[in-house]
Amino acid sequence: MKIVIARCSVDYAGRLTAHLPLATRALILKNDGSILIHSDGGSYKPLNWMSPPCLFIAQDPEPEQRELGVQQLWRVSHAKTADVLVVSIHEVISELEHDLGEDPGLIKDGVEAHLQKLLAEQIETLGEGYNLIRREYMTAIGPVDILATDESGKTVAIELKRRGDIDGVEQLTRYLELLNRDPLLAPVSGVFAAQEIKPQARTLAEDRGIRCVVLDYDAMRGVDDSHLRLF
Amino acid sequence: MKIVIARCSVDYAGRLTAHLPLATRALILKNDGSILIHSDGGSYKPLNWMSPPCLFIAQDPEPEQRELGVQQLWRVSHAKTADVLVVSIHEVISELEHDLGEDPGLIKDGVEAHLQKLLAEQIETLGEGYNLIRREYMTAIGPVDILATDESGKTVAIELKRRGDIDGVEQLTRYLELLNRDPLLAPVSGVFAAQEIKPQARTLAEDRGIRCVVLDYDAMRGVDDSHLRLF
DNA sequence: AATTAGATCTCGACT
DNA sequence: AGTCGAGGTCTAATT
Repeated sequence: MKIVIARCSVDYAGRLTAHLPLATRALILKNDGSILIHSDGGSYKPLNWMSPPCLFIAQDPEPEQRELGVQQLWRVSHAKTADVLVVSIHEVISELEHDLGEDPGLIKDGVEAHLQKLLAEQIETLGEGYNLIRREYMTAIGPVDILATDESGKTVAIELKRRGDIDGVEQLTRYLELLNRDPLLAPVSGVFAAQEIKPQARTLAEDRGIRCVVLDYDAMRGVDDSHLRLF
Repeated sequence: MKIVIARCSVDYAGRLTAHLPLATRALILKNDGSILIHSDGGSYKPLNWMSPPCLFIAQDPEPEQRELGVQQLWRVSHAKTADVLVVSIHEVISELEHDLGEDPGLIKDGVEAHLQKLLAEQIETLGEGYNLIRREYMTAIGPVDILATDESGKTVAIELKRRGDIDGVEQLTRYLELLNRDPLLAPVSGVFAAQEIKPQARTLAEDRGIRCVVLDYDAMRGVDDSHLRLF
């Protein structure tokens, strides 16, 4: 990896065209030829970048560019698409290079899969008399997150999201349509469960007779104490 | 901005918990207190990060951590949520610091808005006799991208996407349902236009009587010559 | 401030 | 290799 602090301007052409006017920025060159251009703010997304696989070439600036103050010209082109990024360097302020080697990678723990596991274990959260049939109940159009029975023994399809958006309601609606064609399961009702349900999604769901349930992840995790691991 | 190449391990706790084992990485500290942890590969997304607004504190390692080789301990905590990131530095290999100042920012040109503008101008791309009513035709559930009339004068609602997915078809379906309740417009037919239409989306659309049109952005841009600006 | 839809999305899982 | 769904999504525009 090579990091260069430089006064530069940048041009990108590909899915869109974009331009960065002359300013001081951090240029991060990874050893796969990819490049990130960061400013001293914003979030983790660079101002501009080129993803691998790509080819890095340092070109000689044309005389007219040299007159405009361009000292170095970097051309980074994508290996498969026609995307190209050109960095016009007017002044290198500082640089640093070091070979980092392979990274062992991130170890993640706990997201929607965890929520699904918790809800399956604590299915009575949805109401007394609820019983789990199974998680990831497979259908022709994909797996239903959780299939259960309610207090009267009727089948319930549960769609689980961290954030309940209109998409999730549409998805559950398609599952319900399909499941209700199965005489062994029908009638199947729907529960849309999420940590947060958007008003539009709630309106659409309730309009279609789908029950909305807001889940408290922390409380559910509190019931399950297997997460008690130190920091 | 300060950039440090260091052998370190990282722990994050927030929406999820994650751990990075000891390895050499690039640590990028922005002057708003935020931090990015990059390896020498992957795309622009860091292995781990903390977004602003956040607070950076360099702590003294506990004696037991010191025995394990921790020389510096950085604690970056989010100002609003309980998210926290801890970087345990075992060895600083190299560092670099420079104040970049404000960035003038990226100038973008041409995405879906551009595509919409082009299609509105070249509405006959959809067929002879097509006429534009208006772009962003407002309804109770949101704006229809383009409303037009076909060769027989019948109203057509056009949903535009860069990539035509099932969501877009659902969205157009909702618009069509609504528009067809308006006796002044009905009957309204639908056109799903995108640079690329996913097979599932096409199947669903055609099943609902919605016409699918694949747009050639480059060709449309070719007809419009206002883009002729040099690189 | 809150919400919504798009992104040069990225990333992983599965077919 | 393509497709699909989720993201600690991020980001900009609009309410």
